[in-house]
Amino acid sequence: MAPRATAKSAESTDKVGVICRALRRAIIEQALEPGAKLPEDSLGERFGVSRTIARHALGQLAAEGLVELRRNRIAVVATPSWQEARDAFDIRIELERLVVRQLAGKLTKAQVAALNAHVDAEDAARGGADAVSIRLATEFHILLASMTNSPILVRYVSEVAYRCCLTLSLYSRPHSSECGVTEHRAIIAALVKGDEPKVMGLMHSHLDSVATRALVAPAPQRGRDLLDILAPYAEEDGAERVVKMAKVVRAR
Amino acid sequence: MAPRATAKSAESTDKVGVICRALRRAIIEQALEPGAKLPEDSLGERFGVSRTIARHALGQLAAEGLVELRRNRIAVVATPSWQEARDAFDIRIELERLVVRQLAGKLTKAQVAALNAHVDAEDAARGGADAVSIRLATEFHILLASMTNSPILVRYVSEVAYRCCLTLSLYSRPHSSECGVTEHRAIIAALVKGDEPKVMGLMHSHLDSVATRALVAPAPQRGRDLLDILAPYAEEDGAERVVKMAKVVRAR
DNA sequence: GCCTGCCAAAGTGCATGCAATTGAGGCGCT
DNA sequence: AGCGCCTCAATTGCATGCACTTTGGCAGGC
Repeated sequence: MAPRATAKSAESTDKVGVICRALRRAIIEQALEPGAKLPEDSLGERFGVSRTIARHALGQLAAEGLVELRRNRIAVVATPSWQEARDAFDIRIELERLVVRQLAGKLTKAQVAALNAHVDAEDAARGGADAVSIRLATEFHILLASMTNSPILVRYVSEVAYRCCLTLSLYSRPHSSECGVTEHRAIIAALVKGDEPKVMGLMHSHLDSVATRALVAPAPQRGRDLLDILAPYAEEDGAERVVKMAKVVRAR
Repeated sequence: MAPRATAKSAESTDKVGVICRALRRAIIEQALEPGAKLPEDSLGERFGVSRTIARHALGQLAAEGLVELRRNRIAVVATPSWQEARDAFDIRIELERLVVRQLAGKLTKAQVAALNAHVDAEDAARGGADAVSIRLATEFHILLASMTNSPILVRYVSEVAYRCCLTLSLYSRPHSSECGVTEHRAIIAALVKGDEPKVMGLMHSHLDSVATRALVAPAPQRGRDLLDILAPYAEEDGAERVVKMAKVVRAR
């Protein structure tokens, strides 16, 4: 089912897609912090491809706003300003309200099950690594968006969610990002009940609280070596897509 | 003066950016219809660059949803399904409501002047080529978005506006796309007055009417030779860019 | 006459090579 | 010691080359 016939724009080119996904995950899990350098050769070497491909991947990620490309300079993970972060959250709120509006009362049993399974995974991950919690929380929203069957909406929600996630690295204090498993469950419940205004309100306040909890203070961190960081992301592991990830918790 | 401070993500790489802009314009003016083939060599030859660059540009445009990239196949201008078109308009409505909400009552005199000037241009173009009218109408919305000074919002509105423009080629009949100069003027007026609810309503109904006027019937057209079509777009011509227009502005 | 299978031409996927630019460290001058 | 210049390694920008895939046309068989 749901054969995502929609060829994921450029991404299907495989090698490029692999690198994009890996980097996205590394960024979302805050293994790559904002400002981290991404030299083309290192990337190529790490993923076993030529600079051409690494370069292309960086181009894609730059188009998504996850990395910054300055001419003749090494690419770096994007460092959104505080204002940009705020803007991103504003846009995200509108988009996700659109998502739940389209979804309210229209979820199939299978979809509800998938959502619950995902939240269960989030719950299970609470003891484990912070990075995993954050990733799962973000992926919950993407999973939700993917249920609208609107590729464009999925793309935009994903992008903006990643960007928001990126800002968490910058402006949020370590453990303040408990993206409320409870709130996710409440949203699912309201969606099932089909109470459109309520679910829109819930989503709004959920994201708003995440935003305000997150956007408090700068928390500078420097670090480490790119190659080491990327090691665990180098091979395209089993966790195919968001939907599947729900079941693999992979705490560490 | 050259250094366009806004490092437009990947686009600033010049050569790639030139091709992207040219193709976007060709698409928006319906010189390149949905489904038109875009072979890397022809593109490279036409713009005087190697396939590598043309390829990279196609990647960027694919990320924006303007072209479709199938593995080992010639890239083509995207052909959104009717449903995708509808989705795009829905998203666009939400985003542009956000724009005017942020802008209501906050426009500077210079900004208002710029908007009026643009609408005047739209008016003047009504006698001329259809393509120009369509482009100007779209650029009005982008100009508006650029006044929010939120790069992310600008990017998304631009993208989705281009996509909507693309669907007009497919599903709209020849002259049904008079994007209402009158409506644009009304929006400006309401923005100046600062009547937030009203301007949001205006924008909503404006876009909604464009959408319903547009999404009626398929209008197949086939066509011509790529190289001929692209000829007038090959050189980065005088008609500056939307982004430049925004420069007059500055709020927040 | 129409369908089928094969082959050349066209086009993409990717790596490599070379020129140009950057930035960092060393050296001399004050 | 501090400051500026200069040189060189690191890195990007881009083109070209080769292998592989698709395409479309042609020939031969049904």
